[in-house]
Amino acid sequence: MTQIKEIIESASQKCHSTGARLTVKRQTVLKILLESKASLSAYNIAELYKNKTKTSIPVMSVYRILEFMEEKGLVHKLKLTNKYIACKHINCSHNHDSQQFLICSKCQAVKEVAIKKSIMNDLINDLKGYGYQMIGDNIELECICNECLISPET
Amino acid sequence: MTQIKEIIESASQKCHSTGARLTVKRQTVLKILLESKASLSAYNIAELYKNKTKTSIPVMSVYRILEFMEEKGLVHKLKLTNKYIACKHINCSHNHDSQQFLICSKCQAVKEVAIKKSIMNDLINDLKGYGYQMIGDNIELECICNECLISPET
DNA sequence: GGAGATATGATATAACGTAGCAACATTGTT
DNA sequence: AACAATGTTGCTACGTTATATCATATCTCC
Repeated sequence: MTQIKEIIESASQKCHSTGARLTVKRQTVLKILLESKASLSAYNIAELYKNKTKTSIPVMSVYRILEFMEEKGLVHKLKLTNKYIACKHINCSHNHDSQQFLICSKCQAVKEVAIKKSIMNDLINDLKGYGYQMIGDNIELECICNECLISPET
Repeated sequence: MTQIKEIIESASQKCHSTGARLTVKRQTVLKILLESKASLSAYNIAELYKNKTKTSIPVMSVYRILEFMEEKGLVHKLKLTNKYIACKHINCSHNHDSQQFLICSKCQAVKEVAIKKSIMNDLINDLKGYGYQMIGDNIELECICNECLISPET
């Protein structure tokens, strides 16, 4: 998949358009996230970075890079697991405000989806009765993916 | 509200019925959670415990006590915020498997609710198309409560 | 090539959480 | 009352996740 290159390029342009830079280190971190099936912690990323580039990166730098990329909409932080994923829509042009995340508790794979608008509306309406309003439409759901459901591996 | 006493009594009985004990320390931790409007971290609890009893408790003991009480269905752990709340149904007799949690991002207050069965079913069905299945019916939602919505305080 | 802004490194520290073993308390039995 | 068995708590060490701050390096633009 040379598709990753295209995504990086797209991400780079997105940054430039707001006066920011997608430096080599940032690109490398993004690449690591794009290549990973599972969501990764900052510490995971620092280790993979070392394996990949044979140079080490302080975890603090990884945090800063992740923070930067989250601001630019390139990555998502999953609060349920304290892990990060690359946004699946970096090279799409349309808006993706309303995203939900299906997180496999077993393999940490994450599916970024858009739950049916009608269901979301029903949900939001239901919550109104309780005196609470959702912030954004972002929901993280603890799931198991079909692969893990089938395979008996550890 | 002497209602807390009744809840503690109810919790104590629940433990006894399974051969476990709700010791004084466990009762104190439960009481702290019952008296708090906001959800609390284990470290929060350890500090409140010290204030309340003038004796300190190791955080590790708090973790163990919370783990014990979670097993007994007396408290819930919120994965979104790494905080704990007392279950709102300790002195109810009926089953409360399907609970959702509305968490105020500002004041950490938590509302434990049961989202309409029909909405949950719609949601579960929608997810099937993505190759992911929800684990349990427990959802944690990032919200803002009406109080915080109105008040301009920090 | 130098000023100013941006990015990264280094260090310290805090918050969150688990594991393992030792010490103490409670219960039930004799 | 003594004892063993079990359950509970304390203590120590360690690992993970995360933030803050100050110093250094790099880039951009004039």
